[in-house]
Amino acid sequence: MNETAKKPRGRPRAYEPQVALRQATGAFWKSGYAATSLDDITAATGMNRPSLRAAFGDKRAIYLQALAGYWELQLVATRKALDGDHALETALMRVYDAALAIYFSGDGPARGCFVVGTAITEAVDDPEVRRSVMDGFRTLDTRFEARLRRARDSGELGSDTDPTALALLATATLHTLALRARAGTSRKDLRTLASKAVGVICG
Amino acid sequence: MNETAKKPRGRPRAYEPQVALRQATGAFWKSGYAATSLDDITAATGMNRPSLRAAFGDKRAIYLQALAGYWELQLVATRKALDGDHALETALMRVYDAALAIYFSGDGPARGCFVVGTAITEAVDDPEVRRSVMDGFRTLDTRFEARLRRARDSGELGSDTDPTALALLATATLHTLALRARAGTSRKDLRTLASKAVGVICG
DNA sequence: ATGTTTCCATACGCAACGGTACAAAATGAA
DNA sequence: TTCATTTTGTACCGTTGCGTATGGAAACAT
Repeated sequence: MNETAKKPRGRPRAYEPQVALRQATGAFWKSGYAATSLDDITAATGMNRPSLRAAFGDKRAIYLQALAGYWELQLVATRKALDGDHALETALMRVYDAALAIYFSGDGPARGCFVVGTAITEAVDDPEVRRSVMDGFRTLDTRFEARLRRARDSGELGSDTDPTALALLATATLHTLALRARAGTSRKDLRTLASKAVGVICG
Repeated sequence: MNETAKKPRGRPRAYEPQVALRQATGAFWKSGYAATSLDDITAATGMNRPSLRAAFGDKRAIYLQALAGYWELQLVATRKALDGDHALETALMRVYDAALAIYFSGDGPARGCFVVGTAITEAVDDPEVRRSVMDGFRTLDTRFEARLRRARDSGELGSDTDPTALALLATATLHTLALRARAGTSRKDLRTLASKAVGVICG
């Protein structure tokens, strides 16, 4: 493992940027973009305001980086869940279980999906946020569709099925999980919901 | 039509409360609860701040009334769409068309669903909002399930279908429409999405 | 040691926010 | 006309928010 050549000139920074960004993400995740103050973020990260600004920029810049990091997390989890040679039902449930693990992460009440809980609200006024959400959704659709098409080609699904249509329902299931988690539905209930949805999608 | 006995004592109010509440709803709808200031609401309604307070209470009270009014609108529209003796496919599409009419109402870019765009964010910190969202979601599930059960009993759906599972997908479709509308997907694309989903749900 | 560089930490300025006090205006009642 | 009642409209108060200026601290280089 390369120690990344530790030879900065001045005073060493007291906080790991990557860790701090994750903590800032947690602050936004709980109360949304607008209701989260920089004081909330300093409290969550332990960084003071000038350091925060130097490291990430202003509040919106911090949020955009948090959003990008969350998509990375979510999409990597989805990819991992879909990869491998699991049966279609298993693969889909792996996606939903991975999502639930994220939606119910952290202390306190479930925060659901970071995108659904924080970015969707801002999407109307902020074009960059809107684009990020749109791209992420599209990627999810594509991933699901690829997997479903593979299932159809391998005979796991009937040849009369429509991978595009089923992919939309697979994403829709993810969306409803995201919303309901934040609305207070229990993890157990959401898992049975996902399981029912998978049952229908897989025929 | 009863004119509701117009005999108030003092100076007449300059604005119709019901209209003002709808205008306030529009303000919250665009930018969310936290990012909407009372100045925004006074601008939207034409009312000044003290009148606003006298009529509806503080900012949170205004929002809660807006939320209740929106659920009323949404649930009435859903009921109307499902009522009558339309074929199942038609009935479901009527629901989604009604929803899209709401999601794409107003000027400017689509604001999606008011609940999804504004209440979901607040649901974690505000128990009353959370309860409102939960109740609304549950009502939607129940309505869909009742209609699907009716379809199964009447032979419109196969006797081996699960109305509960299909109802979850019907609600999930509504949820994905709500999210995607706010993320910028076109109304036309969303309608074909809904149509594909209906195709799968109805077998 | 001394200087240079980089980052931390306190404190400040200014604008925006939510809420309210107070006086003027508009009506019905007497 | 005069009084009582209700709403309007302006102006204000205390708080919070974001961003930044300024001085001190911790490292490396010479």
